[in-house]
Amino acid sequence: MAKNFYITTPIYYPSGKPHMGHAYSSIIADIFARFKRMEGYNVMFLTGTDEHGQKIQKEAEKNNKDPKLFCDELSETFRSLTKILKLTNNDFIRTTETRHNKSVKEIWKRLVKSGDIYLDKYSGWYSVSDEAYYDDDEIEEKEGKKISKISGSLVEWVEEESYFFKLSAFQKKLLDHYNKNQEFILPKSRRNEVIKFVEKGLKDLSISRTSFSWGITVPENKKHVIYVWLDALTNYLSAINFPNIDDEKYKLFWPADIHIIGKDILRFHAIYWPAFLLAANLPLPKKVFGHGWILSDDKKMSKSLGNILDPIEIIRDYGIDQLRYYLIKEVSLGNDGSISMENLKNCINNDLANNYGNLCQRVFAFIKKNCDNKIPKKVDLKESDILLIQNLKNSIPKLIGFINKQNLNEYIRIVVNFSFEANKYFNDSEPWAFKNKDRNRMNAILHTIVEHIKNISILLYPIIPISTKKVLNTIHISDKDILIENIKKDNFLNCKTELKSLDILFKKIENDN
RNA sequence: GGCGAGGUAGCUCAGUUGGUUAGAGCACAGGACUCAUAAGCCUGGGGUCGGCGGUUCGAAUCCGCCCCUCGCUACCA
Repeated sequence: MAKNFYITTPIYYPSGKPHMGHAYSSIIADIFARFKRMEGYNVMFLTGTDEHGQKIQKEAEKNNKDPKLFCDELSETFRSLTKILKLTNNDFIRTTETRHNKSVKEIWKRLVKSGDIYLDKYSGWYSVSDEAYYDDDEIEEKEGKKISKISGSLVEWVEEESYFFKLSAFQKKLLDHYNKNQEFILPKSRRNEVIKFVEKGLKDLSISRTSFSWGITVPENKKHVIYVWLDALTNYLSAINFPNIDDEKYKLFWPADIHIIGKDILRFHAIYWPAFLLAANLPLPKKVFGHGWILSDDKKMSKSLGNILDPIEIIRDYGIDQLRYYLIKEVSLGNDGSISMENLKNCINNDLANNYGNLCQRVFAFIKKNCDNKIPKKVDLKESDILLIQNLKNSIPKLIGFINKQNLNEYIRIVVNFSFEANKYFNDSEPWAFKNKDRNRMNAILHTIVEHIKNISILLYPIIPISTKKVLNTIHISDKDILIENIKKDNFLNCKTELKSLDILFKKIENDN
């Protein structure tokens, strides 16, 4: 069986600066990517920016800039976000790159060849100020003028020549696919939404625009640019060297194992994307996971409420591992979750500082004082010592299962529980009581607890990579040895070399109200 | 309006095919200890499981009605 794994984030539309939603999608994907590598998979983890479309073109014009140069700047802020979030993406794709342009044009040609594209007219009530089309029943007449019921703005009847994709022809094929692949759309509630939506029937999709030019042009008609979503979604293929399907990367990684997305773009990934691929006669990705939104104190973040939480500020104030941990521990993946300073503080202090951080500190300090700063050799383990280690080892298949089902909450709950247990074990075993009367017993306890810390740290590594690396480096485990495999190995600890010093891992957050 | 999900301790949630005193974490209160970031450990209080009615020896769990909350309801991305 090939041990390859392809995971993606959405490519982000850089019309504004990066926000918590971008950070959240990226962090989730990074955790899976890191875990899979730790499991021994050859992982391709992709992120990037989606740069075409009317909005960007207008923004660029407003700023008096060439759209490409404008995008270069915007894209860079997203590229720097990957560094701030400590993402381990293997590539960063931009839809303005040549490799992507080639790939989109090939997809277009395939859709033309399969007969799923036709030229027609798109017409409807259009509001210039809203940049949106409205249906007949969304329009009312007031003082002889047609306006939108929703926004109240003026609408005019417009007709625009457009290429259409025969989405309506894919209803049955899509439903069949959802049915045969129960896990194609997750979580289940999202899957139901999509199925209900598709069951109601699908309209053909307008997939070209003539009202602006910032995009990839339709190969056979220079007046048209390709609809941004057909353009954007194709990035997942461009990055692995499509259209060269004999390319090594393409062969290893397509179909993608999972697209991580926010619930707001579910339809594009769960309906349009598979339909495009079916039409292009390409295999479909295995899974689309739509996560929820991060709210601020239970409210949607907005400028008017003044409750916007900037991930970059939070990271600056509290740290990247702290944010990563919080988002995974406190937010139920798939549901909306809220971030509050109170919960963030509790989470950092309890789980990270007092629990895992202090555990490492108390153990390493004890070893420094009483064991010449070296991990004692494994000798004369008692039942309770063996049990502690064995319980964790036994849980590994279950933990891998949780990751494969995107159940990060259950995963982290179990791993953190090992850390609670470790503190209890250390308390109950009282190594300090054996300092003068039974060195052997003391050494057995210390060896066991360090072994346990090693294992917990490996399991926590995908979530809090920076801190766990520090801990593992303290006990001379190098980055390349951070593997699930090394939890199973006995006698993996280096008992000959003095431990490196470890600074406080997580500073506690003081009350400042 | 239509379709869907859900209402369990102050907060976030677990509760398998109905079966003994309804669970966890956080928050709160008390206790013994000291290796450690005044950390960790132990103990405890607190719930008419949205409301009413029904099926049953027995319902948070099944059925009916009602109340409330949230999501989706097609071309900005």
